[in-house]
This record gives sequence, C-alpha cells and structure tokens, in this order.
Amino acid sequence: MTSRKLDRDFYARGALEVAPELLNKVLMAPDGRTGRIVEVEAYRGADDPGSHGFRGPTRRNATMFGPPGHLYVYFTYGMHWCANVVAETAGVAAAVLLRALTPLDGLDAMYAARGPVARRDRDLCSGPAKLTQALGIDGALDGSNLITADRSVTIVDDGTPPPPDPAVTLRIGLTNGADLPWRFHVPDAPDVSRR
DNA sequence: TGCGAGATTACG
DNA sequence: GTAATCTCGCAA
Repeated sequence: MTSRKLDRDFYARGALEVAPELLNKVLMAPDGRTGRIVEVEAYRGADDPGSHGFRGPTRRNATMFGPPGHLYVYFTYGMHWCANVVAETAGVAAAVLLRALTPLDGLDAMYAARGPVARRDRDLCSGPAKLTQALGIDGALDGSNLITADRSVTIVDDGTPPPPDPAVTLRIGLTNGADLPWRFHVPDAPDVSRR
C-alpha cells in the first residue's frame, strides 16, 4: 500500500471542505506514533463566534492566520494541548481541530505518554487533548509544516477513502457558535470522543 | 451524575 | 474576574 503526503492544494480549501476529507487520513507524529483520524471539527474566523480567530489575530493564534498545511497547537484550560490543521489561505482564520484518532503504530509509547488512566487502546486518542498527549504533540510543534514534514509531523493518505456518509453533528464544548453543525466523524468508530 | 481543579491565554 | 476547541478523580 502506497502512502502519499497531502499537498498544499488539499489544505488550501475552506475548513468545511477540508474537515470531512481528513477523516480516515493518517496522522504521523514524532517517534513513529501514528493514528487514523476519525473525528474532527471545523473552525473559521470572523463568521465563527466559537473560533479563536473570531476576534482577530493574537500571539497565540497567529498560526491559524498563517498559510495552509501547518499545525496550529494551542494550550488551554491551564492543562491541555489541542492540535489543529490550518486550512484556506494566509490572512484568513481557518482550521480543523483533530478530536480523535484510532491508534495505529507506536502504541507502547502512547500508553507510556498517557499514563495509567489509559487501560484500553480506545483510551489513548479518544479526545483532542488525549491525542496530543499520546502522540507527544505540544507547543514546540506549533507552526509545523505538514506538507514538508519539517518537524516530523505530517498527514498521509494510505489509500483509505473518507467515509461516504460521515456523521455530522454540533461541535463540542462551545458556548459561542454552538449551533453550527461543524463536527464530523467516522460512523461507528469506537475511538470517537465521549464513549 | 455532578463538580472542582489545573502547567495558560485573552478580554473586559 | 471569568471563560476557554478538556480530562480526571472523587463525592453523592
């Protein structure tokens, strides 16, 4: 099976187009840890009150306003890292939050990173902060170029197509923009967040 | 089932 | 001060 990296054209569309296309792609992180993307959420800018980009650029969200195909990693709740894929074009806020993965390789390292709370494979990456912890993604990787894999993080297509009928639901954890159905996941995937 | 806390960031 | 793209442990 040949795997090919996603190119700039893939990421240069709007977040709502990129998000469902990311389902079933493979995220590759440092140390050979990889997982299949099974749940994502789209975020935009001035028209999306739930987005970090809603009120314009800040030091923290600068990557989200940058060129497509980069990794936007931010710290939240004083505790957790979350990883997003930047979409569209430089100057426009657009990103896709990676919410859950099915672990593929490097499971030993993932269990070590997640600690004793992870008892089963589906405890490793079934949430946005869980997957960053399991894969060793933190602020040092903010701004990574996924197209050139300049920091060993990239996304590849291993030949598995996105689901023909992805589940489309409301985004999780928002108070602003909570009415937008911009969450996409693989139907019946055991690794989606929230059991 | 509900609730508090926790390594930060941002706005009022 | 308070809310934020969250998770976990513990009380009830």
